[in-house]
Amino acid sequence: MVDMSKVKLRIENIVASVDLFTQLDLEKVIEICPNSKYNPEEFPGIICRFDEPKVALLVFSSGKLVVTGAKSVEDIERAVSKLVQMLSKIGTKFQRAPQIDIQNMVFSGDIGMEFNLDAVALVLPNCEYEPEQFPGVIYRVKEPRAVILLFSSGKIVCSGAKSEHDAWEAVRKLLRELEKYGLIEEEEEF
Amino acid sequence: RLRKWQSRLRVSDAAERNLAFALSELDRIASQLKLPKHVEEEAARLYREAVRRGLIRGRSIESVIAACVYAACRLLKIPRTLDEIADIARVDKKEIGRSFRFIARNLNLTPKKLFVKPTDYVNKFADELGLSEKVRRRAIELLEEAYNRGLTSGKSPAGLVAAALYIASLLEGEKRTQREVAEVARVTEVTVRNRYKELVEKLGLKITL
DNA sequence: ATGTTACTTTGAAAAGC
DNA sequence: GCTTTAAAAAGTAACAT
Repeated sequence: MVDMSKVKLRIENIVASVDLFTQLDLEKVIEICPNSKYNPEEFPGIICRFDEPKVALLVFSSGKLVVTGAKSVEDIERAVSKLVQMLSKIGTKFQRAPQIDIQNMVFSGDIGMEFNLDAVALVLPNCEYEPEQFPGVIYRVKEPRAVILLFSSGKIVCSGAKSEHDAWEAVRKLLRELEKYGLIEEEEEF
Repeated sequence: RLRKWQSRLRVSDAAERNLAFALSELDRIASQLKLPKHVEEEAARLYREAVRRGLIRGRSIESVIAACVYAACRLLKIPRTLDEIADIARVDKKEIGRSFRFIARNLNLTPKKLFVKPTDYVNKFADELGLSEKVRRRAIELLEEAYNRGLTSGKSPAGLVAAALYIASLLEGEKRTQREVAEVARVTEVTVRNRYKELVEKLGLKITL
């Protein structure tokens, strides 16, 4: 079994798509969003930021949203409720509850051990490592679908997962591969 | 049927025109970089394969050709920085880098196949700096020492080689400035300085100059 | 010569070009 | 494909002091 006891993962960002099932008049919506930006010429949605919960929302006329920057699913739910309340005051009618879909979760973490990335890239299948362009090894996990950036410090970034469980599963698979190719032993040569 | 025939001709015409354009672009880049013939041929082979596998979709012919040139250099161990290629290709470094990573992934160009020994970069940069064999040997020793101490992972190979050559040039009395070394390695002076500081500090080098 | 800020990489959705 | 959002990792770059 892979030793995951020293592995740490911390949520950094959650991206969700939301459907309010109601058409929106963006010209009216901008009025009620304090710090918002709307330039249909460059981007079709209103860019709105909330301080509590601290998230950024992209609001579209179709009534669909994209919520980013959240640290928890609850933050997203609170942000959506907050926007729904604001829209209600403007007279928007809601036929049904908003549908929220988590699209992407980004985690930062630590495997708890340093790596010689040249050695890792040499034997780890399906990985990319171009230190001239980016300092980390890029490892794509098929199932669950996720991508892990592994740095020489042992710190990692996992993105593309749709749940915390999937992120842990992806990291577990990376560790299994690292172990399989003998990259887990403290091959740190001093 | 006639229409189908004509469209096929048109398609092959377009394909031939694109290939001709790509190969002329390759020729231009290869001659300007003074690349050996076999590197140009390898780049052409990679490009044809990329086209055959439909890897060009959504990418400019120029960025893919530049990426193939860079990949061929890496595969055949002919040291050339991405910056040098970006200088003459008319697409930016970022775009070439993306195309390079994309074709590398899809043509199974693994990190192992693409790995170019720092030694090759040492000789390339040393040639341009007019440094002796003694300095090169010293730089290579420094790089091996740094590698064994885990000081190179994740760092720019060009920056590491530049710093090693800078230090070796000082130690062997053939001083080159950080600026000169940074210029041939295509990194900034700050990068050379940072790598230099770390090597001197962690390898316990005493440079009294 | 430092210090700050900014950009590289990964992921996904939104509507429209 | 591009446009916009957010956030981390570690390295390098750009521009200021």
